Amino acid sequence: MKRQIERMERELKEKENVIQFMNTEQKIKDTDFSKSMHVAKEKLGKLEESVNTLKAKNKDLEEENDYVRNLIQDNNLLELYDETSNQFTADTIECVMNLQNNNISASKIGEVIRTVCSLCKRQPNRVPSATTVNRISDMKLSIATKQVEDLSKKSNLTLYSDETSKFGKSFEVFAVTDEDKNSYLLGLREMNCKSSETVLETFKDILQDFNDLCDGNDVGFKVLTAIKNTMSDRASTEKKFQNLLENYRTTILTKIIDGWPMLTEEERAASSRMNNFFCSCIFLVNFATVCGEGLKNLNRYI
DNA sequence: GGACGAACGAGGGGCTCTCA
DNA sequence: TGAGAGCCCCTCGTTCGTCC
Repeated sequence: MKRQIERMERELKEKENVIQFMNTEQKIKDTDFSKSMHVAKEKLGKLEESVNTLKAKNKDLEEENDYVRNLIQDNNLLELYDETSNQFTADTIECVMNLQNNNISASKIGEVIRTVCSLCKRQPNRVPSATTVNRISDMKLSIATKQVEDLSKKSNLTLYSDETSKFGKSFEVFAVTDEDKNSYLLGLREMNCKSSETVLETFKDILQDFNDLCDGNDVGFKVLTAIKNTMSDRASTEKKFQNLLENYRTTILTKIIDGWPMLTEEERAASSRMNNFFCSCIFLVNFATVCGEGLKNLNRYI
């Protein structure tokens, strides 16, 4: 009986130990769970904060989107006509002039502007009629006439000329500068060939156009007589053209200058003399090109 | 009065078609 | 292939009306 009681006490003791161990384990698990819960709550808080930030950002972007949409709708109207001054804007007039230079009919220019505007999703507030376009053309002619007349009153002009070939065609451009370094483009013309005689004929055509433009006041010839210097590249045709130009200019001088027969030989020579300058920039360009190739080859052996 | 639009006609240049 | 006719389009000029 006593042994049986001792055995039962041992078993009870063991069970108590087991229960104590399990309690300890449970406490540990409860502590870990509590920690996990705390971490999870912190993460949830951060995620909620992040969601709120994204919601705020989304709201800002939606407002910005609405603002840009309204801005685009407001800018849909293209102001070509100034309602305040009751006239077309300077940009519009320049646009009309450029379209006219491309042989767009006066009656079609308004429709062309409208069509191009629709391509850009814009709506012009007004487009010029054919009459207005023709009036702008008159303005352009008046400005050109005034500029040529002003040019004819200047002296000591320098003529710049150069020839270029594009798409199998030859073109010659003429420009002058005055003593104040102001530049004036006289013309860019296509030529049948690039001989010096053709260049001179082309220049004569431009001068005659000036004469016609200014109602026969010999403005073109006056511009010619005001040219005292020439500048061009060293092309042989340019050199010969300058000689031909000097001779032609002398014949014009006899018609333009009053009392030419009364002048002395020295005075005539002084009036006829022209200073010919040649640009050597092409030499420097060629020199740079050759040097560049030479340096490239040198690099291969270093 | 200034700026613009509509309408018209004259003249010129370019393109197409026909014919020899 | 070249010349000529016809057509179309554009430029230029003019007049008159409208709007601000």
